[in-house]
Amino acid sequence: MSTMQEVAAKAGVSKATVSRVLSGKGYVSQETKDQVFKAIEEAGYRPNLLARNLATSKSMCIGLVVTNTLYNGHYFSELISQAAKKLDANGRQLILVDGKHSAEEEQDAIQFLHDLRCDGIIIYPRFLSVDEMDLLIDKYKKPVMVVNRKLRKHQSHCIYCDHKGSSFNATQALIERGHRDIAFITGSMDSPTAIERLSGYRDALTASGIPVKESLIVPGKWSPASGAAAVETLLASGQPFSALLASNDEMAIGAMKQLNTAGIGVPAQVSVIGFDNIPTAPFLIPALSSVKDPVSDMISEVINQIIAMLDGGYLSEQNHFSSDLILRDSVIDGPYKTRQ
Amino acid sequence: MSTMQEVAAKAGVSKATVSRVLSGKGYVSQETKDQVFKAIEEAGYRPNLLARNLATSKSMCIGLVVTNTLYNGHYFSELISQAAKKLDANGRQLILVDGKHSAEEEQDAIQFLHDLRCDGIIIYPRFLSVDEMDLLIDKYKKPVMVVNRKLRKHQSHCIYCDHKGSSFNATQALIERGHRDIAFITGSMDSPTAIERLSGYRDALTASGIPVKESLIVPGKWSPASGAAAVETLLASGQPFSALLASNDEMAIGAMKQLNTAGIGVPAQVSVIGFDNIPTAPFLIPALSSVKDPVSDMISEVINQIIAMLDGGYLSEQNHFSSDLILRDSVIDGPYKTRQ
DNA sequence: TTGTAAGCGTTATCAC
DNA sequence: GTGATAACGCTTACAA
Repeated sequence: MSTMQEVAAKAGVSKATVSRVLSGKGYVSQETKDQVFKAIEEAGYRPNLLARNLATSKSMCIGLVVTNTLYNGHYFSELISQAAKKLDANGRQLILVDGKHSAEEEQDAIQFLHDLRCDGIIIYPRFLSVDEMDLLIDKYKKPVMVVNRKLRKHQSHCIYCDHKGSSFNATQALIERGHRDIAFITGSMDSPTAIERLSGYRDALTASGIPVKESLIVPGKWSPASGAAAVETLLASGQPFSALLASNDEMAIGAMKQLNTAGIGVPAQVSVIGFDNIPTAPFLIPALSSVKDPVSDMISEVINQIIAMLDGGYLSEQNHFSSDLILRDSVIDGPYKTRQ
Repeated sequence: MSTMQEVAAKAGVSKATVSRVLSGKGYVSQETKDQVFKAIEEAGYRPNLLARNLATSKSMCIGLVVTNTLYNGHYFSELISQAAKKLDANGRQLILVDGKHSAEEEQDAIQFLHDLRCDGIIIYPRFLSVDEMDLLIDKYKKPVMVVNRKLRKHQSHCIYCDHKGSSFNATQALIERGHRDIAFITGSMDSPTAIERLSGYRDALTASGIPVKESLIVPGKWSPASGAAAVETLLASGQPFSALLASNDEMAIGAMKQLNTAGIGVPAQVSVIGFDNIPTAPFLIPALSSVKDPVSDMISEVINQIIAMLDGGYLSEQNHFSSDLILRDSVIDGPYKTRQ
């Protein structure tokens, strides 16, 4: 690999001049500029970014920590590709680091990005608690932003979605359509998102004066198979229900399959709503209603914030987003005769 | 940020000694080791990886270039997360760079990784031709591996899947079950994968002495919506068919929806097979058969190869994988009465 | 307008 | 065992 020194020699100038030509900073005569460009061309020169970053203590890279266990493929790919696209539009690169399977490993990933002198760090946490993250933000000088959690202390360092409110709305939509016996499939309960969605469901029922029946709440683990299993549990319990809210679309799909297997028509006998609005959902028969998680908007805003912190631009006040409830024909109007 | 120099001062030793302690190379007395570790602890010292990488001209990072337009969320996430996991297991980090929307931008992405002095580069190409990539491999000294293409010159620098053979097998499976009128939905025809899948279909028909009817081949663009549109085209043409091979699962799902909308039962009247085996597929009603793309195995093997080139380990001879045909109850046995 | 030289924070080769 | 010191390739005052 040819170095700046070699280019300088070829062009008959000093390193400093070559550096000036490349950075566009400082005065260089057109004549020498031409010579330098010619020399660069001839030498096939490429700047060594490690050296540049070391000298400037900047990297033009933003790190993203996310666990590879994020189940939903569509959600994950939207997160990553949106981040890459948006950063790229700002002349920066994305460095993706696996948060693996524990809070400690998530910490390590962040540490690594810091050691690499990334200009900023984005965390899509799976295991770290909000308090741990508040501490981390104190610890690091560089901008750190957290997606999908509401921090206690550093409110401007996080962007989150009101999962509880979204779930509340979805449940309420079912109630308004005449449903009273609404079953609920949870996500993995070690996930705050899962907890919030469940809690929105409970609150909506309570708000409408409908008692919460614990036997209508069954645990799932985000996967289609766990959604199917949940329906089996539900049917075995004998509790009647006319609607079903699943904590994500994948489980909703599994649940629908199981309902059909049991000879129960969707939506004729049970209305179903999921979360995340995966793109295959509208093509299922019958179409699945869904609550669309604003992951794209959130990651986009997080990057806006980081760039603002870095380049000193405008810092937005908005740090939370809400989800759109997309009702398709899997939800039909009441009055409802609850299926036995 | 504290530096190695500061740690050295605190411990009353020289930089060199601290470096030795950290790298574990060279002799250091237990006593000084302890002092150094204590100083590191006190200072909260963390090595600057930029400086280290510059000095060693190694980075322990592997770059991956992939376009954000890769439609299928599940496929994309499997690719990325498998790469991150596998590299991590080898003590290396993944750097993801967006290949964006053209061959030129894919080249830029590769150049960037090279400028960052990544130890190796993985390309999941979307726009670059095999010849361009053969040139790139000559150009760069560091290991470069290509996934999902068969290179002409550097055969050991690529890992690919026999899409044509997989498609041939899927088509043959339908023929063996008594189908003769098999429709085909293509992918975007600017993708080699799409071309190979179509060509496997054609060959299988020909091999069985069944004439290829061009009106049974309709274009799709990988998305569920395009699959649905393709079925409309197919039905409008009036050509009868008893089976349908879609170039991916997403289109197959869209196609099934459209068939059902038209009152055509799957599999009662039409057997359907897709590609990629997305996880929600087995939960669709009726279950979708699929050809599973070995993306995990391919990326895994690519990383093995890169590590072998780097650390001088064993280089495997296997550079192609085949796909498993997963037949579910969306394909039923003949003899078939072709639907009119 | 250009050159000199001192960093940036490591590693690695020598001596001692 | 340990300490100087020269790289690594670039940026950036400060001179000229």
